Amino acid sequence: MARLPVYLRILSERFDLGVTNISSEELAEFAGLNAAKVRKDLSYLGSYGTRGVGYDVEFLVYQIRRELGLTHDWHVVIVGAGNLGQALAGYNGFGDRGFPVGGIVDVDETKVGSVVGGVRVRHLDELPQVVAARNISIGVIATPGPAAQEAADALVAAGVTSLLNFAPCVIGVPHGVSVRKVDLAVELQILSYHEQRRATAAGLRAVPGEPRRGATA
Amino acid sequence: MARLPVYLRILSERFDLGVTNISSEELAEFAGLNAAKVRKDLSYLGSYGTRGVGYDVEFLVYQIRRELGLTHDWHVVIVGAGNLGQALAGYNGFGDRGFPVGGIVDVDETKVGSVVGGVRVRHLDELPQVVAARNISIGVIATPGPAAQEAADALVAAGVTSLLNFAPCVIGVPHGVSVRKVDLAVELQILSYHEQRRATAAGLRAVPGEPRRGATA
DNA sequence: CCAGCTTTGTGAAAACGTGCACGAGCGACC
DNA sequence: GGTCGCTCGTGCACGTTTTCACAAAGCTGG
Repeated sequence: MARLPVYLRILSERFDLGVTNISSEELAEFAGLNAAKVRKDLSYLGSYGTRGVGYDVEFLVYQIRRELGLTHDWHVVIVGAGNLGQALAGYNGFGDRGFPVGGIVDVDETKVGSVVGGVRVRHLDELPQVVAARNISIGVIATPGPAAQEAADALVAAGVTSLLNFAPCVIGVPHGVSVRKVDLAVELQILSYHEQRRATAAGLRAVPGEPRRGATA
Repeated sequence: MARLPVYLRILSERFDLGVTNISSEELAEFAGLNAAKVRKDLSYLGSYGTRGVGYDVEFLVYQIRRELGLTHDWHVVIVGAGNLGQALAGYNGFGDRGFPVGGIVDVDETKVGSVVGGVRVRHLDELPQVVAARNISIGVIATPGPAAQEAADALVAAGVTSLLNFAPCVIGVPHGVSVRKVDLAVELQILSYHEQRRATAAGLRAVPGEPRRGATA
């Protein structure tokens, strides 16, 4: 379930605050969900709650981490040392949550050799060595759209089996490789849609922004 | 529908390549979806296809842009000029797709005044002026988790009605305000889950990475 | 003008996710 | 030891989304 990471974050937070026990209702409150849904999700892990009491926070954290495969760190490799790649490499949120950057590669010779986020940029051709060195199985694609498929192919060829794709395009991968896609422009466009609906529903009350045309997409 | 932006990107790409007509099957192929789903989504906009032929790419682009409210640019304001905020401000992908950065604010006095991505960082207290200056209705939260709720409150108070939240926590907003959440760590944890399943399914073939514990979450 | 091929648009069915409601089990208190 | 109150686990029903299947409609070529 895609909600387990959310529970994990909340539970870890509670644990650090000294909370030892939590009810499904409380957890639902923090996660912004329905209590029944929380219980159903957690029952998937097994029956680890105590009726009349709730769930033991520490034990639940352990179980979720186990289910998610977070009992050890997963090094990741970033392909693309542009604006986004550099930001991701410098973003401590990754390493702090168990996903240290194990390498970053680019095809641009002017970027190769520079150091971002404490990691030296290496050439895409060295990807197999980078991946092998730390037994990396998760790759992050932070290239421009047109280069994304090439990056994916290189990652798969190097043995990476999970991809996080920030490029604004769909990439094809062999069966058995997992891909998740994060497209920031799509998120903004969905918000724009809501704004649009609000504006028309309210009957054209204001003209937001300048009415000039955007770029191609 | 949340898939319209995806169609829009594909169609724009095709249009730039000189393609004037596209079938639902072709579009489904590019989007990685079912052809019937594509047709149903598009029929929601109205009956703009031609039976036996397909859809006119240019007209469809126009209709989707209209539906999504992308007939003009939407300026966005970024709250938080840390690693992520700076990266987003410098990321051209926003402006190119119709969402130029209209302002960036932070509470850190040492950051106020600096220029990132061509925009000067201003203090959070000036948010109402920043928002009013460009009629901004979309805000991006790029703060650490604990500051996210405060950032959201400030944005809502300033009149922003759509939020894109990168902080790893759930934020509460008044009714009528849209929120979308992007949590990079969650995405990685879901990939980790798939890796975990792969590893156990294959019967413990290898021990990836070092078995040391990660941080709190 | 007609026959045949292609592709849309859409009803109907299946699959999925969500929420309610209630029995089952556990702790607390007397 | 018994009763009471609380909370989990889960069967069932509901609404939504996805998929299938097919009739309607348009282009093409003769």
